This record gives sequence, structure tokens and C-alpha cells, in this order.
Amino acid sequence: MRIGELAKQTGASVRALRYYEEQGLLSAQRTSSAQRVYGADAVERVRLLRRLYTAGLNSATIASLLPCVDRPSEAVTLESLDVMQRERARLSDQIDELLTTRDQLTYLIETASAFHRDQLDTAHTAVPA
Amino acid sequence: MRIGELAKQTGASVRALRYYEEQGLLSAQRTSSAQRVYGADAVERVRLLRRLYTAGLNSATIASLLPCVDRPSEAVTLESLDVMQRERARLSDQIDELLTTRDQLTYLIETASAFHRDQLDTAHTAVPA
DNA sequence: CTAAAACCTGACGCTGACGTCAGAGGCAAG
DNA sequence: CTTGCCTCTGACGTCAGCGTCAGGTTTTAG
Repeated sequence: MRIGELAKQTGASVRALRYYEEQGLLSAQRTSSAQRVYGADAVERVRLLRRLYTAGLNSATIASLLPCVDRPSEAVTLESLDVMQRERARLSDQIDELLTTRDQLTYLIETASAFHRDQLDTAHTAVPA
Repeated sequence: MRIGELAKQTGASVRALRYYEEQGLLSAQRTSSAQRVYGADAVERVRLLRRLYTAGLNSATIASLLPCVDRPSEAVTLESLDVMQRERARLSDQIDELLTTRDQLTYLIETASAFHRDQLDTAHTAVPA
């Protein structure tokens, strides 16, 4: 599969895929004319990358973790374990904050829609009377 | 309270506070010499702003929600309700993704540290024998 | 009174994850 | 064989949320 197809299947842009390769996060075979060729597993890889990016990791951090993902048997150093645990803790904190924020939004929506209903009711009963 | 004190109490930088004001997210009284003066409630306001920022909202989106926060009685339009519900849905999706990512990280850490223990054990039992 | 610390308004700088354009080459269809 | 789409490698552009510096005023401590 070539880069356009991979882009379609993952939702990432072609530019983004090249960028991932540039950052050492995604590798590709090349044809004799230098076109990138990906295996089917690249789809999952890209989805993993996007998940990690949206989780707030940057390219360098992701790059430091990928060896553990790819070869958990060899590439596990104390440092990479440390990075993973740090990021996990950061993630947990972030999740807690997002949950709090969501609760606040929920509260906001409830009180706001209550007010809104009141306004509508008032308007509604005020007109026909 | 002046801007430096507010910065201390919230953890935001002075520059960030001025930026929030510039974006219409934070208002201040002014002294005759144009220095900003904040009430005690500004602390909570800034914390709310930072939570919303780290939840992935941008200045414009936050600005569109703040009227509902400040005056839920008047400023609630159908559009702002829509914005809030959209953002809440986005937040929920994001939380789900982060939970998934955290689970993957947890799994990674477990298998990796298991391998790492194996290596240590092997090295440890290989030397003294 | 004075020096340090805090504050003000511009305005340019930075960073990361891409977008976008230029200019050139590849590849399947008719 | 050529038309149209895909791909390639640079390389510059963008955008948001600030950082930072300049050049000047204000407040506070001694």
C-alpha cells in the first residue's frame, strides 16, 4: 500500500505520514523509484501514533517509547521504563482534570438549559394569555 | 490584588494573564496609573480558564462559553448550548481515548518490566554461578 | 530620596505538528 | 503517448499560547 492509501485508511494526511517518518516513528519500504510502500500493520501503527499525540506526547517522547512497543524483549531500559511511568502518571492527572472539566460543563449545561426552558415557558405562556 | 499576586496564586505567568485579558476571558479594574487590579474571584476564574485550555478548548471557544458561566440567566442562547454540548461530547471522546491510551501504557509497562526483571534475574544468577 | 521591584504597552521570537507550494518524476488507462 | 493522478524532495508558511526584550512609569522598602 502506498502513502495515499495509508492516509485514507488512517485519517492522517500524507504530509503527516512523511512527518512521522522524519521523526523516526514510522518506517516504510521503498520502490526503486523511491516511493514509500507500507504493510497492513502500518495502519495500526499510525493509529497508535495519533493516539499518543492526542494524549499530549511529543515526537521525541513517542520515539523513546516505540522500541519498547516494537521489541519489548530487548529494548527495555530503566530509562524507558521511567519515561513510560512518568507519562502514565501525567496521563492519569490529565484524565482527572478532564473529568473535572466535563463535570463542570455538565453542570453548566444543566443550569443553562434550565434557564433556557424557563425563558421559553415564560415567553410561551405570556403570548397566548 | 495586582497581576503578580494573581500569577503567584494561580500558577499562570503574568504574560498569560495579560493574554487572557486580550482574548476577553479575564477582566480587571484599573488604577489611575493603568495598573490591573483583580478581585479574589479572579483566582477561580483563571483556574477555570486553565482547565478549559488544557481540556483542549481554544480562546475563541472559551470566550463563547464564558457568558453562560457568568450570567447563566441571560446569556444562554441555543447556539451556546450547542457549543457546550459539542465540547462536552468532544471531551468525552477525548477521555475515552486517553483511558485507552493509559491502558495500553499500563500493559506496556507491565510486560516491559517483566522482561526487565527476567534480564536482571538472568544476569544476577549467571554471574555468581 | 532613591534604588529595587513590579507594572505598563508594544512588538518580535519561539515551538511543534503539520499545511502548502514549487518543480520534477512515476504509473495505470485509453 | 499523453493525460491525469499519485508521489517525491526540499523549503517556507501557519497558528496558538505564550516567552522575552525594549523602553518607560509606578509602587514600595529602606
